[in-house]
Amino acid sequence: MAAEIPKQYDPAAAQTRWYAEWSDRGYFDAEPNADRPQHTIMIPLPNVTGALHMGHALNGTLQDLLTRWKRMQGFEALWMPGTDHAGIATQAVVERRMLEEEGLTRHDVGREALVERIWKWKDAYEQRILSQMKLIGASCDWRRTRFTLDEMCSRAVRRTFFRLFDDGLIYRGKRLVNWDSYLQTAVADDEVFYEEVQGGFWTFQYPVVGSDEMISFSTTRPETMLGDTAVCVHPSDERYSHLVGQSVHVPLVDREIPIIADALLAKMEMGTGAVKVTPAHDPNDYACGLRNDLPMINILNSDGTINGNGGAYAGLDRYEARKQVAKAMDDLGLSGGVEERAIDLAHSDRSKTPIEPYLSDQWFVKMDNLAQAAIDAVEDGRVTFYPNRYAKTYLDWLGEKRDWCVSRQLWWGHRIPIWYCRSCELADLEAAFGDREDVCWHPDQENGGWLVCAETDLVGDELGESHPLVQDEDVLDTWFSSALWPHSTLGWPESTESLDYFYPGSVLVTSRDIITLWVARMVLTGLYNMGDIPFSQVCVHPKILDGFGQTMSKSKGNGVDPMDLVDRYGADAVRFTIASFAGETQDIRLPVGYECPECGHVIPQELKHQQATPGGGEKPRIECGGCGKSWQYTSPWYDPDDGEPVARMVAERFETGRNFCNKFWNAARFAMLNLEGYEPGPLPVIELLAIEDRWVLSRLSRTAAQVTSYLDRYQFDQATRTLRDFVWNEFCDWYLEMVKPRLQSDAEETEARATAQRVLVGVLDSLLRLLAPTTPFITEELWERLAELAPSRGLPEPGPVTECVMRAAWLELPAEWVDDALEERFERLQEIIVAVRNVRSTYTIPRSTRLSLSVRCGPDVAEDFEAVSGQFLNLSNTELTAVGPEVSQAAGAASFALGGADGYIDLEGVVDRDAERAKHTKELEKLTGMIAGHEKKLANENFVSKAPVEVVDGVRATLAGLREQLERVNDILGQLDAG
RNA sequence: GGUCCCUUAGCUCAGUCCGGUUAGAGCGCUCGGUUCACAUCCGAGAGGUCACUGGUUCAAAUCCAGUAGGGACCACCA
Repeated sequence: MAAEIPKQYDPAAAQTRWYAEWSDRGYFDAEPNADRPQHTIMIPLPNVTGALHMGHALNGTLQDLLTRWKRMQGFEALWMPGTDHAGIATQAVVERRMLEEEGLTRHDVGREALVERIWKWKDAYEQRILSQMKLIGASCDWRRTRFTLDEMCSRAVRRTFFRLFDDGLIYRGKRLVNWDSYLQTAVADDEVFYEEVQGGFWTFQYPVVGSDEMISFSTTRPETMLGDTAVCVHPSDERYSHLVGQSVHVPLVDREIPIIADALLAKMEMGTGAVKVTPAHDPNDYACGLRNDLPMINILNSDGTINGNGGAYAGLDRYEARKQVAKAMDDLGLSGGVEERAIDLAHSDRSKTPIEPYLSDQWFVKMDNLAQAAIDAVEDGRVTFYPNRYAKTYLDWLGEKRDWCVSRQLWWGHRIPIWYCRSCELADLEAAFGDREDVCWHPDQENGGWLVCAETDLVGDELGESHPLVQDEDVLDTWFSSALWPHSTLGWPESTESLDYFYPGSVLVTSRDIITLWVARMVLTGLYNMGDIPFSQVCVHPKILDGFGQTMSKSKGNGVDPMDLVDRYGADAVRFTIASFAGETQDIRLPVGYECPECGHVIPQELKHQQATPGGGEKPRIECGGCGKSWQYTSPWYDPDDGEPVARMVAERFETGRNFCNKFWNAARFAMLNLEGYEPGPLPVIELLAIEDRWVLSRLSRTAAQVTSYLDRYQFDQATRTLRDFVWNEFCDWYLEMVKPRLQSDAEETEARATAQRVLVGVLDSLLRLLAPTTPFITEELWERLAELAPSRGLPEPGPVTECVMRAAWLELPAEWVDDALEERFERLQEIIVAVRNVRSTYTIPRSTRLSLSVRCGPDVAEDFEAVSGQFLNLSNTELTAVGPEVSQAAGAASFALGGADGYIDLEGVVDRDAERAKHTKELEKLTGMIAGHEKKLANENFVSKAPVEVVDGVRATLAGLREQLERVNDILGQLDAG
């Protein structure tokens, strides 16, 4: 029974219970259904590298909100879940742990064993990630959960690669890549970060052949001299023009190399104006090498040691070689010294070790036509971005049409389905594979023989023992498989019912940093494989920053665990707050603090708290500004010691959501405590309803329409704000207060009570529906309780309701319920009530003291006030004693002037005349100023002639109102002086 | 270097696209409240040269240009 409704909502219990309930009933599942339109969202697949963070919580909340909303609107709504194998990241994490815990490298354990270990890691983290999503209420169709390395996704990867290869869109090329010699893999440009390190800046000389002259140049990497193939100067540099075309001698490797002129590489004003050229180990030199047809000498092994081309230095680590090369040059008298410098050095984001530019064999996808198709899709509006400006990011990036390097020197990932056959002839291939559609081949331009691509693994001896087939060692870029996500998860390349029904999807919800890497590539592969876009809208949401405006990241130590927040504030509160963050422009600052375990004081986080690490010694502590004691605290860098009290992280912004949930819970509780005898039935015609009923229905109708329209445009912040304002400031603060007398009236007023109950139940039911997508647990809990008291309900007509609010229909109310004129009348009533409360507050008159109010106003307004005189008593314990044009101020009254009415409250003996006079004088000054402003405006001929008529009329009307108000204030002051 | 975003109350943010009331909210702050839904609450209040400088306009927080500060993405960094 309703009386048992607790005063506080218990999030944990509701979350556990309802999540299981929905799931058991199959409410999350989506199936092709010809009777309904589909709505499809593909999750931006989290990496299996670790647990979810705030960004995921935001991203997930928005997708869940949309999915639940669309379900209620009658769509067959699919939210497709899954995770990404995240090649480099995951392999790096597992390798690092293996090294730390067992001292083993991947070469010690071998490919198979390493991959097996990574699978175990994946299983553990995938579970963790999925269960975290469930804790925030994610209503994914879990039966369809996919992983980029699973059977279904792998098949799509194979087919795509095969098609691209067959179409001649995949080629093998030498490229200078960012080489991570620790992980021994190429690293994408976007996986590189720059960090200043101290290093040397050497100056050396090369002797010009057949002359006494020397050419000086500088370098930060002396060891690359071993691979120099030219010295370059600017063509118009007169210092060197006589030398161009001659050669210099590279001493340590005994090589003669030309002196060339290249305006793009050499800059006269930099250093000596001459620069060494190492095409195999520097991006600019590489470009220069191509332009000038220079040899490219690779001097490095993949582990960062010097290779055979380094002569005497072969086998040395590059840093050791650097020292020795510098010393050798010095010994030869060819060194001009070294200076210490801070050097901005490229580092691998994954291993945090320095990057070497390295010439290696890679696989590429030609982007030309593929990119153009993806550009067209956005330019012609088949795919639209919210907010629209992000289309530019997408178009600019695709416009470069840079070929996509898809190979990675890793073991964790989709192995490249290419087999090399060095020795066989075309006839051998035709004999073995001529009847197979899943095998194709192109000549290997570079090394001779053939490149064979196959959709299913070749065993190696299919061409006979004399022609072994050897598979490429590398795996594909992670983004290759995630690019296929929207169609691979639905079964492509099979033609499945799901694919047919759910593709193309509806909206992709993501943050801006992967618009290029992921969004663009999904569009591109969707068009290539499916001949259609993967989704028609892209919703780009903000990023969550810490309290100092920095992006959150593990390395900064400023992450916030969303699960801590769910524990503390409840999933609904977290969802509601997060949704209220998600606007179109700003990133979100999330200042956090640590709660003192003793006094409860919240200690604001400072930068030093993020960075403090134990470093093997004492664990860092935080000092409480309240009680002065210090504590260990929540930190990514250490686990607090057993038994130590911990200052736990709190984020006060989430109290907004928690307080809202509590408020709504209690509003519903109040409603349900007052439903005794509720009978469903149609409402009287709207004109016969009480003013507060008409008003609340007008406001509700407006609110519902606004929320729908905001969600349509992905303006989650506006939608939640609108809901909060209506629930708190209108439904609770005014409607519930006004309806109390009718609900609690005695027996002879059953009619009034019955109507009040019907409106109340209708509004509550409506709010449950409107809030269900955002705060699913609390609304479900209340929906169930309401069903016991009011099984038949709803607006505009009552009827039986669904078992769960999750399955209820989204709210749509008659537009004609919105009544501007009535809302305006109601506002006047509110103003008077506020003014009376103000007087009460000014004179600290207790609520229990009844006041007498007389109002001087026009006859039409008077009629309104008389009709609601009961509400003056109800809302402010004030009796409306006189109302109309003839009312005048009694002596010793507190008074106030509103637009259309003056109020007088008899306070003989209490009122402070000086205070009253001061208040009204201040008011008078303000009004005088405003009137002067408006008069000036109207006196300006330009304004009157050029501004639109309605604006001018508006100013005139306002001025008239202000003058009237001024007159009232003057009256009041006059009477104060007279009395 | 290119592109984009931000700068409004002590804090976190709306409002800017589409110029036109007295620029709003939440938190915090001050004052007052044990009203039978809610102290995670109720009532009242204080608090803002809308970053700066110019321009356009009858009119600028809003449009334009520039400056300063913060952030993101892309490119580059012998």
